[in-house]
Amino acid sequence: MVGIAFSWEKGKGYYLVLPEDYQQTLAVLQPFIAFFEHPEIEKVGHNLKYDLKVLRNYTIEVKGPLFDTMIAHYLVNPDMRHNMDVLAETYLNYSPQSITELIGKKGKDQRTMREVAESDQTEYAVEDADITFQLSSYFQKEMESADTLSLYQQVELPLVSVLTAMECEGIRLDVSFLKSLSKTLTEDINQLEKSIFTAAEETFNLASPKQLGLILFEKLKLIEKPKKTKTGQYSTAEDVLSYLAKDHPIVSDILDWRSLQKLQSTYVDALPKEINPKTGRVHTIYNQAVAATGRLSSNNPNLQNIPIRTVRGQQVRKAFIPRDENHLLMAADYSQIELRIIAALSQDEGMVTAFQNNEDIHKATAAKVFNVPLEEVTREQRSNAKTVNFGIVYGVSAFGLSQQTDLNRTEAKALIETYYATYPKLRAYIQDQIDFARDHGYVSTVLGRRRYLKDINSQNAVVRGADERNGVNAPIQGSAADIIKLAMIAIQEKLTGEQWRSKMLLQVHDELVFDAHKEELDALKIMVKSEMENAFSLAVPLVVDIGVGKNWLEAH
DNA sequence: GAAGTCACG
DNA sequence: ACGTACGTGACTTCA
Repeated sequence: MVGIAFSWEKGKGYYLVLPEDYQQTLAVLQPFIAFFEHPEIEKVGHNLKYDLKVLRNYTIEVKGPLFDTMIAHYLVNPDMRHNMDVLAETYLNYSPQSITELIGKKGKDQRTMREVAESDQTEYAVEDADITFQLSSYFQKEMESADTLSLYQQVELPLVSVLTAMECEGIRLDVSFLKSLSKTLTEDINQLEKSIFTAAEETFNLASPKQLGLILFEKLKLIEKPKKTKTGQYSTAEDVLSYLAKDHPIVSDILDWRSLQKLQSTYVDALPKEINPKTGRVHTIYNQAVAATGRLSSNNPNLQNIPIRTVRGQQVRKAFIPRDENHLLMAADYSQIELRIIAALSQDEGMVTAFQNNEDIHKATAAKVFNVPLEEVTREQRSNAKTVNFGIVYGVSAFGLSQQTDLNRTEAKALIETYYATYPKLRAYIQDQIDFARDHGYVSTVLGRRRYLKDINSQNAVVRGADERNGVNAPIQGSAADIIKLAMIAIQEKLTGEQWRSKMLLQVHDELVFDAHKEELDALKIMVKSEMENAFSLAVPLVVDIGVGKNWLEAH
C-alpha cells in the first residue's frame, strides 16, 4: 500500500503517505484503526471489496456501514460499465486524471505508484476520493427513486463482506492428482493428433479453426455447403462438427481432441498456477457488478465453470479437496430454482402443484404434454420436456428447440404449443412481463432489482425480440441470484456469529460449497439447508440438495 | 484485441 | 424473408 486518500466534503481531500516498510506502515496506520473499525462511521469507496482485502493485509478489519459506488451504479444501471472515470464524466461532468498519464501504459515500462512524485500521487488519489464521495450522494438519490435502496442495503452491501471472507478463505487443490491427470491427457491428445493427421494426410495446427476449416471443407470436402462464421471463415464449432461426426471418424477425433485440449489448458495445467504460495490455496475473485441479471461472476481463476458434464471433465472436480483431514467438502444446491420461480411468479396451477408435490418436474411436464401416465414417460420424452422447460425461461423458438432436440421444426412448434396449453398461466406471465417492459422500460426481480430494456419498443424485430427474451429471462435468473445472495448473507452471519469452524468457500449460481468440519457436519447440513430453503418465501417450496465427500465431485 | 471456441449455471 | 435461447470467463490463433 502506497497511500490512502480521504474526502468527506465535496472538492476537498487529504492524502496519507505510507512508508515502504511493512512494520513502519502498521505504525503509521495505528491512529486510523479507530476510524476504520468504528461501528458507526460510514465508509464510502469504489469497489470496496478490494480495499477491504488490502486493509486486511495490514490487520485492519473494516467495520461500520459501507457505501460502494461501483455496486450502487450496478443497481442504477446494470448493463453499463462501472469504471469510476466514466461515472465521473457521465454524472459529474468531470474528467479525472487518467492512471495511464501517471504511470504509463501497461508493459515493462510502466511505473508503480510508489515511483510517482508524492505531489502527483496526492493530486491523483485525492481526486479519486473526492469523486467517489460526490458520486455516492448522487447514486443514493437514484436508488431511492428506483426503489432499489433496500436491495442495496440489505443484500448487495452485506454481501461485500461475505465475498471478501470467501475469497480470502480460498479452496485447496490436489496438485499431484492434477499432475498425473495432465500426463494421461497428454498421451491421449498425442494419440488423437496422430490419427487426425494421418486421416488428413498432412500436419497442421489443430488449434487453429481457420486451418482446420480449410482441411475439412476444402481438402476433404466433407459437405457441399459448409456453414460459415460471420467473418466468412468455415465454422468448425461444436454443433457443426457433431452433425458430421457420425459419418467421419476424423471429425469425432477432432471433437475429442478439442475437449481434452480444453480440459488440459484451461483447468488441469492452469489451476495449479493459481495457487497462492502464502496460503497454498486457490483464491478466486468474485465480481459483483458485471452480470446484468444480478448474478455473480468469478475470475482469476473462474471457479464457476469447473467441468462436470463429461466423465473426463469430472476428474477435474476431484482435484478440489477439503482443507485437511478434519474436514470434508459439502455442496448444497437449489433444485430447479429457476423453474420454481417461474411457477411461483406465474401462479400456474399445474406447475405449482407439481412442485408442491415435489414431483420430478421434467417427468411431470412430459406426462402432461405427451398425455401419458407418469410411469409411462420415456427417457426421450423426459429429455425433450426438460429441454422445453429450460428453453421457456430463455424464450426459445421452434427453430432453437429443434436444434437442441431430435425434433424437426414442425414437431418443435407443436411441442411448444402443447406446453403453453398445459401451463396456460406461463404464457400469460411471459406476456405480462413483456407488456410491463413496454410500458415502463424495465423489468424487475423479486427483490426489485431492475434491468432496463431500451430496445423493447424497437421497430427492428430482431433487437426487439432480444429485449423481449431478456424481459422474460432477467427476472427469473435475477430472482434466483437475489435468493442465493440472501442465503449467503444469512449463512455467513451464523458461521461467524456462532464461531463455526466450517467455512463457506464457493458460490456457483445455485450452489454453495463449504469446508465442513467433521464434528460440525450434521449441524451444518441442517443449518445450510434451512437457511437456503427459507431465504425467501415463494408460492412453491424451495428445495436444497446436500452432498458431502472427500472432493467436490463426491459432494454432488 | 478481435474472433472462434467451449467450460459452467 | 429473416433470424433464431439467457448469463458468464479463459484459452488459442491471427492480423
